[in-house]
Amino acid sequence: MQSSPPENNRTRATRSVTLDDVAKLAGVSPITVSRVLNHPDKVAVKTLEKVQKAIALTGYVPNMLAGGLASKRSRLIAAIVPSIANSVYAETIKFFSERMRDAGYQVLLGESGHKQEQEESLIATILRSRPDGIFLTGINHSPQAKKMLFAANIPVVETWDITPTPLDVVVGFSHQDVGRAVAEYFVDKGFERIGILSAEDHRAQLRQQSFLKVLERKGKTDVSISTVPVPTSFLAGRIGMARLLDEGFIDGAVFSSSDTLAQGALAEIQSRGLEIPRQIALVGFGDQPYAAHTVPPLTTVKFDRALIGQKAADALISRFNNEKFDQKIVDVGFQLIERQTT
Amino acid sequence: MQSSPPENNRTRATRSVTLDDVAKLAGVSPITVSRVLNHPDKVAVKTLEKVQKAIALTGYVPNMLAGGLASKRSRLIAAIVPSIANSVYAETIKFFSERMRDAGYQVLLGESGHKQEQEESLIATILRSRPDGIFLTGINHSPQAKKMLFAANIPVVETWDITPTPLDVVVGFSHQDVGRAVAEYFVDKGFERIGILSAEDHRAQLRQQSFLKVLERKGKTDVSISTVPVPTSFLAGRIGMARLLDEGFIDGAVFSSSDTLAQGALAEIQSRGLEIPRQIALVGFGDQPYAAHTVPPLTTVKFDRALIGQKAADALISRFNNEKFDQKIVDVGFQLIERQTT
DNA sequence: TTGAAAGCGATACCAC
DNA sequence: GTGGTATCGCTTTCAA
Repeated sequence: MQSSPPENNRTRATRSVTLDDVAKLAGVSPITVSRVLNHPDKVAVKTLEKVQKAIALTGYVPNMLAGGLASKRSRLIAAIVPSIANSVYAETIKFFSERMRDAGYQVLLGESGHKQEQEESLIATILRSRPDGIFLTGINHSPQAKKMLFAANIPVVETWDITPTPLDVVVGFSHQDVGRAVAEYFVDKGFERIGILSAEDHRAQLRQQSFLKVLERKGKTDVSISTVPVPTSFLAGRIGMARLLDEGFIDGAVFSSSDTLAQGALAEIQSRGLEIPRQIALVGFGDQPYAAHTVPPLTTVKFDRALIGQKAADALISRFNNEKFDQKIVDVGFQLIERQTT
Repeated sequence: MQSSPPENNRTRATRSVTLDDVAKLAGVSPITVSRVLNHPDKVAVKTLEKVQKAIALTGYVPNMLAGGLASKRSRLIAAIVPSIANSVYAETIKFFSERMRDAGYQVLLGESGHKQEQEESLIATILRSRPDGIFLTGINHSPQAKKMLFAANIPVVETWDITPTPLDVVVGFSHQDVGRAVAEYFVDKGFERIGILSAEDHRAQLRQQSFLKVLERKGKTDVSISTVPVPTSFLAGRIGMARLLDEGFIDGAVFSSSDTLAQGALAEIQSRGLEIPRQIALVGFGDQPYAAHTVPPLTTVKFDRALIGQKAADALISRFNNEKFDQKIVDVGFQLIERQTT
């Protein structure tokens, strides 16, 4: 940007060292240095060593902006989640970016705040960086967002839900099925009173709807519902559960929309001296066990959030490698796990 | 969901539209379009409108790679955290990136896994994207990492800790002070038995050391310590607390190294029918309240994680704007909050 | 196996 | 206020 002092003691070069500098020092052409970096197998071993020495000597750091501009491959991946502070999404991103990083890609993160319009403007912004692919949460996007994604002409992977008509690839599972499964489980177990502790989250609402529909069909219509705002927290779980309990819900089964909420609910129930699961049964949603050997067990809907991240990464990577990837719909499934009572 | 129909005539451009295309359509030079985008105030209103119409018409998306290469400002910010799945770091990043985004920057995220060597290689990789600034967690970095950061010649903000000798700017608070404060609080309260529930986290260890040092000075040497591995979880808190309880720690005060662990510990204590805080007192670390109105209160070390993210962003932004930013050390402090007993 | 030349898509600098 | 020209640092294509 500016080269003020005479410099040239080599240290503190104002202008950072470029591929040309390395080439000069190694006595080869720039393109050869580029090959050493990107296709080392296409370079003679002697040349390779010479160049690598020069790279080490100069402390050369490749400029991906220049590389990306020339090659039209930025090696950047965009990832958009509703909330980074939500551990469920955070962990998915963790596994996703680990795998992408191993494949040579860096992750550009964006937060949509569960809002479609915010997602849209985020997509507009993030596409300026010319990502090679994009990771989206959910399957609901604004028409304008879809248009931009289509125009960008890059692989898109939608996650956390499932649809027969993905934009490109989708990795997730059916939230309707989850709601149904839990409802049937409750009915099977013969619980009299049934409650819901749920976040104002789109997918949580999906589960809740199908949950209620099944119960209704079975003739159970008086379900106590306690809704808490996003982002969820341990405290929100306590408060939400307290609301149910205060309303006279002193025995029965509660379907919680997340592990975090269930953990808070657990604390609230215990603090009142109620027994789990004898008096209050709790079904969580996530893949965290909450109970150590010494405590009452809980039933939970388990899914593998690591798998979602990894499969999503795999889908993108295989496209970048031009491998035939014909599986456009990846259902990672879920399990209803009944923790055994000690 | 699907926009299969032919749509406009213009869609599906193989080559994406460039600044030149917009310029041609608007009948101006490319540089004028660039000005419309970056310095709209330096363009005549009539020209502005003409160009903006052309931009809308073409669906032009600026190429930041090209822009960054030419201007040497990538508008990318690198952020490295030990663990994205840890809600404490995730929330800091949330606030950090929100503010950076508002200022026109996008965040490139990396995870060091609490390992210095991993941080080093991450820095090496991420610097290839030529970020305009970098957000680091902690103040301990390998010599090689420091060298690279110095060579990159960009603003660096270290966070979550404090030091008189930051690489550039540091935003955080003293973990030694936290350990001391809690130890003194315990002594003041006259607790007989004292325990620690701590993660294998660098900063948690810092707090623990000074905590122990103070207690030792006061003559308290038999402190029960339960250490759990990272990443921490609700379950880890339960298990770690169970270990303490099983060892006969049935009354006294426990200093937990995080809110998450404390939440798990709380559940474990309650599940055994022990009373909080009468029998077991618990001090957490974080800024989450765990207790609703209906439950026993806890004492906690509170700090503002939002503030850390925001101040870090402010530090970087003010440097980009060449504002004089002489405060190299930003201590956001902490508070020991005693939740009142109902 | 290696290299020369021609961009990639934008911005900086300096005229007009 | 607006435009020409020269890069920015790298990769692509095609020769040698």
